[in-house]
Amino acid sequence: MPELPEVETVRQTLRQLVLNKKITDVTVLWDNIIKLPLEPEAFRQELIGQTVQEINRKGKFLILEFDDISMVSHLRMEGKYGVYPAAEPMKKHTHVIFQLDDGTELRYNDVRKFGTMHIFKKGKEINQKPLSLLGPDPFDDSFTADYFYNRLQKTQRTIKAVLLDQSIVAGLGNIYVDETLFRAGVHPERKANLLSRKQVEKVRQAAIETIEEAIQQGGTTIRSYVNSQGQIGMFQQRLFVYGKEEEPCKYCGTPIEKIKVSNRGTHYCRNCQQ
DNA sequence: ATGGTAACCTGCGGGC
DNA sequence: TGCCCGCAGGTTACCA
Repeated sequence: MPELPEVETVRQTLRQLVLNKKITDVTVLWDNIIKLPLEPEAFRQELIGQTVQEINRKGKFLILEFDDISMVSHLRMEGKYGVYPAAEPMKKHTHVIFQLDDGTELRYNDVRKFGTMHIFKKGKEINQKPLSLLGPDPFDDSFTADYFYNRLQKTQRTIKAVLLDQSIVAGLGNIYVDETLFRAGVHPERKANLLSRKQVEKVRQAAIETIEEAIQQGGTTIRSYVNSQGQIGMFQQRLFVYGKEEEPCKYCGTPIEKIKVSNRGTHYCRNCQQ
């Protein structure tokens, strides 16, 4: 489900709900979500007694910072966090429960069970997988025109494949890649190394602008995304191509087309994007 | 180096 | 109504 803007919105809402609360117990109902430590019981023991100090984000990962440890959490397609009174009945797809010291519970819900959680000693998470594999976020100072152009020069993959590659720029997924390329006027199947310096800069600016605008709108809700307070996003009102196949392009009226690129459903305007 | 495919899972909508 | 297929906001492993 979530790409950078949705994860950022979750971060902001979740922060209000759990900051300074202490974990008194943890229940893991689906073991495969826990990646580190390998044993769910060890994961539980690491967390008991820890207080939430801060919640950060890098790319599509949430980073829950405790006293001595950090928990790195990826929501993949359908993961959601919510805070509920302990007495509230469990939903169907709740897989990890963090009991808090004020009588509430932080619950992780994930229909497809794709999400992941890793625990590291505090401060070590940034140098280890999975965070160590990430490139800069789009609005980071290090995502410069030179950096991006040089990375694109090194590959013959399509620009869509490159924008989906989290090691080059972190946080864009299928929706924001399609929207970015529309705004930049670049065809998703163009080879990255054949784009002009000017086009690369247009793509970079479009990525930054799209992601920042989407954060401001609280993310995009297509099917199921809600933040940690159960609210939907508003950016779907500003989509130009994603999910718009056969609808007229908002700029030129040409029907939006849907093709496969990099094995992902890809939406674009054949007139506006060359 | 890159592309295709399957895998990890569940649910939904369309076609028959 | 029921069944089968393809599809879904992600990522990784493996095989051409």
